[in-house]
Amino acid sequence: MEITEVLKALAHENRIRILNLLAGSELCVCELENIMQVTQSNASRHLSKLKQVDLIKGRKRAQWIYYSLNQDLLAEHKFLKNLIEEEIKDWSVAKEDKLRLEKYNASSLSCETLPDSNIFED
Amino acid sequence: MEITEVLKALAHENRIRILNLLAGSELCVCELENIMQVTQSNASRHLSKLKQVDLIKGRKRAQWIYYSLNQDLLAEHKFLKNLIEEEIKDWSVAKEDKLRLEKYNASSLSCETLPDSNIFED
DNA sequence: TTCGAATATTCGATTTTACTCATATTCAAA
DNA sequence: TTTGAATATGAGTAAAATCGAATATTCGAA
Repeated sequence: MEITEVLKALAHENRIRILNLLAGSELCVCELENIMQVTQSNASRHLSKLKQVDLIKGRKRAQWIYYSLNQDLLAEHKFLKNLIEEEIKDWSVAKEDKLRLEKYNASSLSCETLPDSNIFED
Repeated sequence: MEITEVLKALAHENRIRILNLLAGSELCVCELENIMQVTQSNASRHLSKLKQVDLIKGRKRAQWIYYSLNQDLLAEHKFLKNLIEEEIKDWSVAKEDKLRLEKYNASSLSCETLPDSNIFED
């Protein structure tokens, strides 16, 4: 792990938002896209940056790719674990994302049934 | 503290090098400039970014400004403390800087007597 | 096999960040 | 109160990061 490369990967709001969301459970691109309310290309791009430095990993399942935190890296580098599990969650943007994630989880939707349109009113 | 602003401030090699050097002791700009072997303007600019987000503070003393880590911020945010005190030090660039800092400390030079030229042979 | 859905990637445009050089500021000492 | 040293900052340019739209790829299901 090249420390400055990892720190650069952390230096973007959307990537921090992704790490925050993945801290709870694995999610596929279309779910992140909907919850974060960004374009598909935007979500995919930022995921790719996080994957480049091994912060996350992807598991292919049918046509979906489920992303999750790379717990091995977090275990090796406590500052990452602490940042993701303790620091980010107090951030207002992260809280809003978590709220939308909860709404999504409470709904009957899954990544198989997500519509193209925004599933949130706001 | 806006988390993404701090993370952006951390996303540059020279700024991480500065934090590493300041982890041991306070240093003035001309000392950092010499040890890191960068231009005066470069050192000053990166210091300014770190100061903007409160990672460091400056203490004016005659015509020198001594910079040091803002320990209050590190105490509030453990990931910062851990990053600076535990993670960075294993990084090769940081080790080389620390070696030059030791050489400088072992020398009879101080920021009052530093020459303009590079004080290191390499 | 073809079709459609999910994801990744290319492209060109735009924005942000970093760098150097030169100049401004600040302060102590002469 | 002028001079010189330390530091900060402005202007212009170069480099890097980001973006959306369009296209490519991949894979399951029809």
